[in-house]
Amino acid sequence: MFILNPQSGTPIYRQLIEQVRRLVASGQLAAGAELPSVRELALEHAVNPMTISKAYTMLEAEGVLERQRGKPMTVAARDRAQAPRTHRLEQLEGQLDHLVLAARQLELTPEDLIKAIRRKWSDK
Amino acid sequence: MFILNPQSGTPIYRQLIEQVRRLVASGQLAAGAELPSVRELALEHAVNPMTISKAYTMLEAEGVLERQRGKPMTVAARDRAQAPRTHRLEQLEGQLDHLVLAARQLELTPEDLIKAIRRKWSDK
Amino acid sequence: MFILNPQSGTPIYRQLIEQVRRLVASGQLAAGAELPSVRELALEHAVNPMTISKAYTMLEAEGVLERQRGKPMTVAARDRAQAPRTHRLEQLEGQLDHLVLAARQLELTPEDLIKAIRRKWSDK
Amino acid sequence: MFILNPQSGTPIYRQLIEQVRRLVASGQLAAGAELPSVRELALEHAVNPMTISKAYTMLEAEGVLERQRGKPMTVAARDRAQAPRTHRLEQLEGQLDHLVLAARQLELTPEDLIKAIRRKWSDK
DNA sequence: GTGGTCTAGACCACA
DNA sequence: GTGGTCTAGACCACA
Repeated sequence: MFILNPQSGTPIYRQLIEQVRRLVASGQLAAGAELPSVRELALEHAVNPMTISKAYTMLEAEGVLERQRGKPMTVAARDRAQAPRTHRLEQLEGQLDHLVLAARQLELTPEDLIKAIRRKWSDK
Repeated sequence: MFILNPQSGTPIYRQLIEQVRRLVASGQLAAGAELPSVRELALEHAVNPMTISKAYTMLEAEGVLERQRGKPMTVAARDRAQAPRTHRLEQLEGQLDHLVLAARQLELTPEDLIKAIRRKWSDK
Repeated sequence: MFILNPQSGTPIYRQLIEQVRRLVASGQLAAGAELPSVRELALEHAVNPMTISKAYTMLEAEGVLERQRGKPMTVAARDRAQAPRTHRLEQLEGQLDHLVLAARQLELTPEDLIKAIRRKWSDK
Repeated sequence: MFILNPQSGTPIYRQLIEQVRRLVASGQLAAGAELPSVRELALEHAVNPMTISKAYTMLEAEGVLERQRGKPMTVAARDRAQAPRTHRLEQLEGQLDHLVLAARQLELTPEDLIKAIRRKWSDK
């Protein structure tokens, strides 16, 4: 369900947060949907439970998830439907800015980027 | 010459390393070219000299820069010309992987990304 | 575990780097072995933590050590076993070249060196 | 006459000092012998004259060389003959200590070192 | 508990 | 003028 990579530069809890946010924004995790338990996820990805727990807690504080005693965490009701396309794109702003800066400094063209993106998209 | 943002999540010295690497790979910093002195850069960006120094030291260890005592650091000879396009693109692999994963999870299309990239490219 | 001498011409962090490299090459520090924490080493040798940290960081960049956040640094997996004798000897090339040059200029004989080495070896 | 390597870790002026000291100790540079001029050496090794000059000045302070106005520097009279073997060996103490420590940490044997030395000796 | 980043500032080595 | 090393100390991020 989630792709967590402890080697990657970005902290594990942050990877998890981002992914939940995105799946919720896209509606793949609909309002009310249940998330895997802390323990489950921790085991599956061989990660410290505290790391998962931290991500869940922050997502709760953010209003993305809801916690009900004794039950699994669920996607909060307020995020009921798929967010509009432009709003979803905004989540990539930072990444895109960084990418374009890097590509320019490498003297690549927009077409280089576009080809690379198409390739990667069809690959997976 | 360099764009350093202390606010951005990534450490300053790492931003500098990345940018030097890219300018060298693209040939904008040619072999033998002198880099600004540690103090100069530190002043210009209101950053501690050690932060700049750390970046330079790591770039030397990596073989991108060369140190001659008492003189400014220079671009190492082995990186003489512009690296081939594919090699330059490789430096963006990680970023591109991450971007595509994020876009998929947001249920965006490749076209959404491409439009965004073209827009950002012409903006700056 | 390590012998650090602040008086010796060579910088402390460099002494540490060399020793770790050698203990790893010889297998005395096996793959996965944990290194003492930065603070521990710093205290033990009455040195600033940043000095130790610098060495660890460079050893990580070099691929000798691995960092897992929140945990002690470990010997990287790729250096799993004792390096072959010839490869270990290569680490002394520079020193040996220098020694032989010096001895020749002093008009000493190889036998002078050999006697001195045997003596020092049994001494310690 | 001298072997100066700007890439080597050790500073150039120090390399020069060591070599002069050794050639004097061995008698290859006898009392009264003239040294090449600063300018000459600097040109020959493509080195800053100040670097050579610094070495000469320190050797003078040390009493190894003598400076006479308008004439080339000469080997001081007090070092008239070849120093006794043990005294010459002492100049290698530091190097030998370091070598033996390194070899031990690499789990090499004295025989490994000795073979390597014999090989290097006959090579050049 | 682990290590990382950064600052301010001293002092050194080299050319 | 160049860069290198080290300290003392603050604050952060992660597990």
